[in-house]
Amino acid sequence: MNRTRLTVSPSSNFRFWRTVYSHGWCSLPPFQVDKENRILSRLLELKDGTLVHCSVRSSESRLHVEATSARNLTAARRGEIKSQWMDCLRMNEDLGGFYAEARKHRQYRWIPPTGAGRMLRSPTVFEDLVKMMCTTNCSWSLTEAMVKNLTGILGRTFTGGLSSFPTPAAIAGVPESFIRKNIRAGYRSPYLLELSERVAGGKLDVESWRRSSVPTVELFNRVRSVKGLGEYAAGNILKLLGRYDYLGLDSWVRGRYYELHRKGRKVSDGTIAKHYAPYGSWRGLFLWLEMTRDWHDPALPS
DNA sequence: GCGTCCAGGTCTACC
DNA sequence: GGTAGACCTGGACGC
Repeated sequence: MNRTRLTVSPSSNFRFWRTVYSHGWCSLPPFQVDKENRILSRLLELKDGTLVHCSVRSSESRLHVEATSARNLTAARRGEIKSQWMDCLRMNEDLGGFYAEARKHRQYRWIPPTGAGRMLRSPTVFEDLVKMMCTTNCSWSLTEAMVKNLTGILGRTFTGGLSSFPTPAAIAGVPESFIRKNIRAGYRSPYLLELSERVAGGKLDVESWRRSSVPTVELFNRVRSVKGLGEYAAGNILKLLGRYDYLGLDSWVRGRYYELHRKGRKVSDGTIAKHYAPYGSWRGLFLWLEMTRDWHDPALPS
């Protein structure tokens, strides 16, 4: 095994642990989280197929990546490892405009000092799409089971029983019945298969969506064109693409909103939409941070 | 252990 | 454009 240690210097308002715990992604394989020692780890697959296990932690305003691979970690590979982590942790995303907007509203002035706002994402858009599909219409424990099965059964294996997230070709290479029976994806199986086949066959370039400059509504429609990704899923995928115009409401978020704003009384989605409309293109992020405010205790170091 | 009910988004057919 | 029903799984519950 070849080991190396890489150091990344993020921007001043970057908060490692708040990004790791921004939503549930850190607990879905191949991500693994060590809460006690504040370490995020996962298996990365580089463009040339090299598998690299990484453990990331933060100290003295820097990120330290411990990388292990069966192949030699050349300068090019080390560069790609850094680049993938910067992308996952949204380190190049400028939230200055968001924090400026937050300071204008008394109820959101708590946000800028916490450094909250960056949402952890996967190395690839494809992985985010598959995982988001696995969050629809089921409990979180079932989402975890489906993603664990996908990774463990269709991913590439590494030492220590670790597996990578499966490629589009790996999922496209098995029949729908296999996904139903072994991944336990149920009626989502044909949707997972169709997405994987389109991406693997080059008919759908989802990776370009992170760099796309098309209007958000058009990007939303492109995500919605994937069968199995409806209003909720597409809205939340957009957040992982750096667009925050959609709310991405699910039953948990609705419940939190009812508690926080209506003393538990139900209201329509339209009412929720009206509430956040004044916050313009940042409304989806304001909504999410407001619903998860108790996840971000300002007293904690980040 | 078994059967029943329910929660959880999306799609499709129908009005 | 709005709505009802089907899709599938796991968990809770009663027996």
